[in-house]
Amino acid sequence: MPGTAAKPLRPMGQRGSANWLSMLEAAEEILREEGSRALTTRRVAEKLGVKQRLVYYYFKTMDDLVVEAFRKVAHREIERLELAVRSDHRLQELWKVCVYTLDPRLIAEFMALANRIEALREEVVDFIRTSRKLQVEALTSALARKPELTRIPPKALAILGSSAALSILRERDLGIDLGHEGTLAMIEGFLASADTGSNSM
Amino acid sequence: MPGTAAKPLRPMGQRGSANWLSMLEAAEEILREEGSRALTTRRVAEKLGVKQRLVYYYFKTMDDLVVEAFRKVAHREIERLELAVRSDHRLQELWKVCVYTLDPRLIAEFMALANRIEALREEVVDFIRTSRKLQVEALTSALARKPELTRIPPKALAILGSSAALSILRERDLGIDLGHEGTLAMIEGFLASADTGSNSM
DNA sequence: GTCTATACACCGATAGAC
DNA sequence: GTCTATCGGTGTATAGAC
Repeated sequence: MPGTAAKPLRPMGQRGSANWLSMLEAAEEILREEGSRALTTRRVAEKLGVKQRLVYYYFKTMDDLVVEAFRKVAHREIERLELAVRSDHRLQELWKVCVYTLDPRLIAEFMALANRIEALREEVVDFIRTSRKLQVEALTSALARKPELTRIPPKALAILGSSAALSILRERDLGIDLGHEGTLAMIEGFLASADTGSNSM
Repeated sequence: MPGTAAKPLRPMGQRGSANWLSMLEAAEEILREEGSRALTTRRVAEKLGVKQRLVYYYFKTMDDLVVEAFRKVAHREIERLELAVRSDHRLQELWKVCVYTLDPRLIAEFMALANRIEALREEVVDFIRTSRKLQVEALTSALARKPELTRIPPKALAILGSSAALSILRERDLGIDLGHEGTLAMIEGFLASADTGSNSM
């Protein structure tokens, strides 16, 4: 039957099934807590109490698993950002997401892996584009209401803010505190005054 | 003879010897170009045209090699920063080092490894402290001459600047450009006016 | 859908000859 | 100082039974 879709030589587990999902979760946890060197099919299986072979039933390769794990993390993050944007005090809520919920270790692992896994690189690019867009939009509308706050353009503010958040998170994780408090106070003060006079008021 | 220093059970190659150094260089190159998964004693040896066993003659463990490789990179970087500080246009030269000579891939690899190798974490902390100190000093003296430029404290400026540089480098490497030009122009304009009126003038 | 079993490459690290 | 040789362990990925 030429019209019939060709069956894959090897049947695979369903995307989105319970096992598929818990493998993503296990991968994320291993990456976060033990690093990319420990992220192996054997370790994932062990964590779930199944045999290694099963991982290959749900994912064609190890890289596929990594990419899907990132997609899940990124999706969760974008949802958080969108929730923040819909709130009153959009800028302050966006900031909270960047500086209080992200995990710098997990980010570092994915960043390093993105250098070697092309499909992951593409996902990371998508994620940065989407989150940046949300931030720029929120900043643009806030500054439209209060243009006297700064002459720095929203795009630049978004880069400055998100990169500072990442660095502070990272340094905090390393055990350093070199002017974090003052910087956080300054940024949060700016965002508070930018949020004042928003839709809700 | 109780006064004699105990010989190590296994003699080791001299720190700083030619072979020792070229192993560090090979490690850096592998890390930069192939990632931490490819950084193995075998790969280092292959790159140098020697046998794997020799790597263990110069380094007790693989982690030691990684830490020493970072120390070398960090030392080179600090030298660049110190050179920049001694120049006219200190701030602009410091900025150039951060945004035009660093390799975001290499940084990403070391950052991820620092999560798992305690000795590396300590070296990274030292590096951040030292480089931040140089930046803060340069910013402080520039703003002492031109306090009207900004009310943002030097410590915060240093965090904003170095983290923005890292993010822009990273995104550029990923193939993104979302407002980089404008941000770079703004920062470089600020640094140029801060440098004007320095010792040299 | 989950398993046993396995192929084959590579890893870090060591023993000991020359 | 550099080598050959090797140990025990782990990696990805596959074959095929149930």
